[in-house]
Amino acid sequence: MIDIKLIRETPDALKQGLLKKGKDCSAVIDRIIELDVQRRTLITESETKKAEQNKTSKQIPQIKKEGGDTTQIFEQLNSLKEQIRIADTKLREVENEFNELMLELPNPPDDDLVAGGKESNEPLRFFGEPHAFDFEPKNHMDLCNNLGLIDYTRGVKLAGSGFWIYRGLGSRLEWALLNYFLDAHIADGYELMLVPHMLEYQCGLTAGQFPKYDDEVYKIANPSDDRIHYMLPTAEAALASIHRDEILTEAELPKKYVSYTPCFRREAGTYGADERGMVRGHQFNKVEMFQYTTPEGSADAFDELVGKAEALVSGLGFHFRTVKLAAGDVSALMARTYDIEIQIPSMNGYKEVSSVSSARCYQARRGAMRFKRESTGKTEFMYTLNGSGLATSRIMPALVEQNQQKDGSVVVPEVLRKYLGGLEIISAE
RNA sequence: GGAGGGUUAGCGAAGUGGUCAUAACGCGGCGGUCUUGAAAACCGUUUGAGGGCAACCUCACGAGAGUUCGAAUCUCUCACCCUCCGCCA
Repeated sequence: MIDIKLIRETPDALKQGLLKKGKDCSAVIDRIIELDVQRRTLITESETKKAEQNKTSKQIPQIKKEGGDTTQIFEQLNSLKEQIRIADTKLREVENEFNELMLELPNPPDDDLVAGGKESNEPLRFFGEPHAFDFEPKNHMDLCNNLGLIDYTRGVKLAGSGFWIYRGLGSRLEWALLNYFLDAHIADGYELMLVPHMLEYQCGLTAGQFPKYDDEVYKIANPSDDRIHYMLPTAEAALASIHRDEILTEAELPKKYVSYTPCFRREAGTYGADERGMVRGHQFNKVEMFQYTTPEGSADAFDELVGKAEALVSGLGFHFRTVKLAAGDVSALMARTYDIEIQIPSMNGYKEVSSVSSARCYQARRGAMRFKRESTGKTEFMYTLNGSGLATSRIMPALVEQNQQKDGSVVVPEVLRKYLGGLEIISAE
């Protein structure tokens, strides 16, 4: 949610910013400004009448005590009551539309982002060298099948297309990755949070999936219960609500959280043969980093999160690049995003393994997450940032493909061996 | 699933239709007096949201709806917490 003051005072700059994301919100912004004027007029009208009502009402006990006549005063109050009812009804209508539009207005991009979509993304830096093979490499599906790491066929039997089963050593390799990630974050002072995997609507509203971008999530409705839960599409949805409706002290910031959860996504539509296997499934494992900061602390936090994600990928020995997303490729909820991308030899180009974003105060406003600034004693909105650190579903394919040898075996990255009893090579029995 | 009890400021708690919600009272926090310093004592202070240039006004007693000129207080629905019973990994 964007500060209404910003919309009121600099609507044109805001429109330009959103245009960089490829979103023309002029009509919505103009309507919001119109509703804001109506809203404030109605509030003043209603509150003036309420003040009069309160004041008049207070005279009643006194008049009764003195045995006076209250007929006239009741008439006056009845008329006031009706006027207030009419004003409040109108106000509610205006506010409903106002709030709806406010919630769907995207987060404007940071000033330094270039306009345009994916094609305008700017690689900032590269690490290591692309992997070269002196034999014909296999793709990760074949490798994982042959080595007995993943059972795609039975995964589909259990839950349909887009699901798989990690089995045996595959499960242990997956668990090793997650442990490697979590150990690094814990060493960096992040608090490990194991959160519910089903969330209530308000979490999605705060994080930003709802009301507009809800076609990606699985919803769970029960016949005996009006409430709908949804399967979290990322731990961010949970972490972004931890301090909802809270006012923290300035000294408590930054709050640094890390969480492991499966992530559930509908991924409606098809993505072609390029993204087979576990690259785009309905359920995948992800370790998510999340920070609550002061406004002035958010830039450093962003760099920290990017650095942490980079360290994890390079720790595994992968060549990768860090890409600054153009405004149009940043999600509607975020102000800036850097992606870390690796190569999966069987696929074209680079694939995202981590996405680090700053929401500025967009999520904090949606969820009323504030802190009290010591110097002024005033409450301000916190800034929120998140980043994957990391998702395994892109790392695992890259790992087996890049580390495969001519005989179909796979070398285990050094950093994972301690989680696998020292195992160095995974080979078919 | 059943039966009771509860939800009021940072915490505990009073208030059962108006003249105490700018929330009694107690604890805690902060500031001060006193003191070499501290403790004790005493004095003061201590929620958030919204509207207004301002004076100031409005709202919030778990949430929502209703009754009423007026609701913390009466009615209804829901959420959450506690106790007991049942079921259960």
